[in-house]
Amino acid sequence: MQPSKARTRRVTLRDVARAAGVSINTASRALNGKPDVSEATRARVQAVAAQLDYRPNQVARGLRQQKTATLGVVVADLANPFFAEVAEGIERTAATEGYSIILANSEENQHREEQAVRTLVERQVDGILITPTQQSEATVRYLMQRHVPFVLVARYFEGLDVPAVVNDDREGARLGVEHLITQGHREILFLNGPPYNSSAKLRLRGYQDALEAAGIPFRPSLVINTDARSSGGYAAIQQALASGVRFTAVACFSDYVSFGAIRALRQAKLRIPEDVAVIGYDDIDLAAIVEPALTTVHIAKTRLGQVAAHMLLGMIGSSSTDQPQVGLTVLPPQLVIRESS
Amino acid sequence: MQPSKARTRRVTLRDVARAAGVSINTASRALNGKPDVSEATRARVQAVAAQLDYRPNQVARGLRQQKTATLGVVVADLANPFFAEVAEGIERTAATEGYSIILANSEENQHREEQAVRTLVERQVDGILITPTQQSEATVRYLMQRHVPFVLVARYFEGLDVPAVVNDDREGARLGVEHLITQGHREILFLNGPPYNSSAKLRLRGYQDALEAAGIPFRPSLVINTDARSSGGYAAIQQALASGVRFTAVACFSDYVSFGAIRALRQAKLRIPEDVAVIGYDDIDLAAIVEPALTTVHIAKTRLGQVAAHMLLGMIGSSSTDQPQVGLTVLPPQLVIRESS
DNA sequence: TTGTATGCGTTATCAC
DNA sequence: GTGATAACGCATACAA
Repeated sequence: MQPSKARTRRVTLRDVARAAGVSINTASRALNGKPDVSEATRARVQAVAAQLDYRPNQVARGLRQQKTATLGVVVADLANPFFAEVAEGIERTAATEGYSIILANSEENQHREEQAVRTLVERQVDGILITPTQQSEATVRYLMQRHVPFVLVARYFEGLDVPAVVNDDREGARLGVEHLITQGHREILFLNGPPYNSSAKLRLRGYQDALEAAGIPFRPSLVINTDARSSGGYAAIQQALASGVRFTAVACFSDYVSFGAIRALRQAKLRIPEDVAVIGYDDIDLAAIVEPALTTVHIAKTRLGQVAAHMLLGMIGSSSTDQPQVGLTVLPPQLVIRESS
Repeated sequence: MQPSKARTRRVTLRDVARAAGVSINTASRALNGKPDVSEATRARVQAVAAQLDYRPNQVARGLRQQKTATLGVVVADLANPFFAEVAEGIERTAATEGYSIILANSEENQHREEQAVRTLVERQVDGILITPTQQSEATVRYLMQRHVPFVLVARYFEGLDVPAVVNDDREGARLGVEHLITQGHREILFLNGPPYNSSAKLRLRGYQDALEAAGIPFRPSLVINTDARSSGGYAAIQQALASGVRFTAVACFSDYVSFGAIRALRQAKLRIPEDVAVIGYDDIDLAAIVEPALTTVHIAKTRLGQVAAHMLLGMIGSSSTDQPQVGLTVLPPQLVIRESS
């Protein structure tokens, strides 16, 4: 008996083949369910493989097949439940379809995003899903130039004809503001996100749409750009209060911004919704739990990820030449009225 | 001029070598900063590589080097901000150290967890980080038997001597309950997590520790196991109220459970903290934002992930034989008193 | 200093 | 139905 190695070598296809008394080729065909292998040998090989607890080396397979069954995912902010849920949706459909995901977090930083994408390309992912920071179009152009299949999630570039799955931001914002107007509000503060963000741009339009439909003139002084964080909402309300602008309602870029806004409003002894109505956007699960429960625009976050992943897998599957005709998929938002408005 | 292919082949090291007029070997050495290559050729090769926009194929490299620079991560619930933040910490240090992460979500399902781990092993990850569901020890045993470096995060198995990075759950719970007692509470409801969860077990002990230190007898009727979700907290409070048990404070397994509990208490017209004090656990960022701001036990979530990742990288780096002597790292929790108590 | 040859583990192309 | 053999892209032991 040989002295056992401290670290036993992994069992390879060669080991299985040898133990089963067949060629390595036959072993491969047997295990992969390929035709032209007798049931007898197939069964024998499978038995041996199971007994040896053989696991195919996906790295070798990936190299050989020029296909890794891996999707690259770069999200803008993993700590934000919105993106975490999107990622969850992506992961779920990927797993269901036999794909793994390599996840990167850009932290809303353009440089990190570009770096992440380069890494993913080096790792030969079959496709990439990305919620772009949108501080530049560099990432998208790089991917197109490299002919790497990709789809944008939650955000997209208006000028570029690239595959994307988004929420109907304009309609969602319009819905929310319309609701506020229906409640009798005419002076509606809008705490928006960063101006380069496509959702922010579109939600601003939705805000304007709703005003226009009600014959309320648009006043730029009522919109404040924030960094889309709760601290941004908090600061924006303080700023608004200090500046003396009058408002009876505030529509926010996200639930997070809402939470910050609500906190600032309360510190100013304003009651919600009696003194000021507040609506958010996203409908993260905490929105329904906090007090007052937040009126907000629901986005099917998990679904967003699932649909995007399916779209990407479709692009990968159809081995035809570059097909940019996949286009934009828009998911409908949904207003959910709770207690804050 | 040739008709251009719809999809141009990727540029390989061979292409670079050819264009630079050197052997593929020299090209490799030049680009990888290996010694024994003249500065002249190195510069030339690098220039050619840059001009061709050469990207090394990490799959091929991984196969050759028996090392993928990839970490497998399986979290229990990606949609839960706690795990999302842990994952964020892992991703950040991995990226910093030149590693990518393959992320899987077990959704607290033992079967999915085992499946995920098998996939990760097949993909030749260099190590695995996992927040185990703990419904069985199968995963850990599998990893040990396979000699795959791994470390447990946030949860661990008391009987097993495996590397893990956790929060000091017992001390954290003790701290929180002690605080409640200091405020004069003696009838403290404890909404705990599932009984197989190591954090739940330890926090129960912490709860008991605090009671004992104050000379308050432990009453099993005051502890209710929940599924650790907000709906679980909500239901638990309703149950407690219906059963008629008296309590003036409630300590919760997590902030999520707290939120559900608070909602149920408010529906019963109980004021917080005047009628009932509430404390949570985790200190997710929303805890500071909601009204009333939640008193809770802070866990350095991102740090948890970072420390665990570093530990794993250390295990991978030290190419010594299996070293199970790495052991347990315990991070100190911190009580943060806000408005709900 | 540089080139040649081999192999990582697998699948695919061909004979047999 | 089965088995050699090549190739995927790269890194390395060794020869030159």
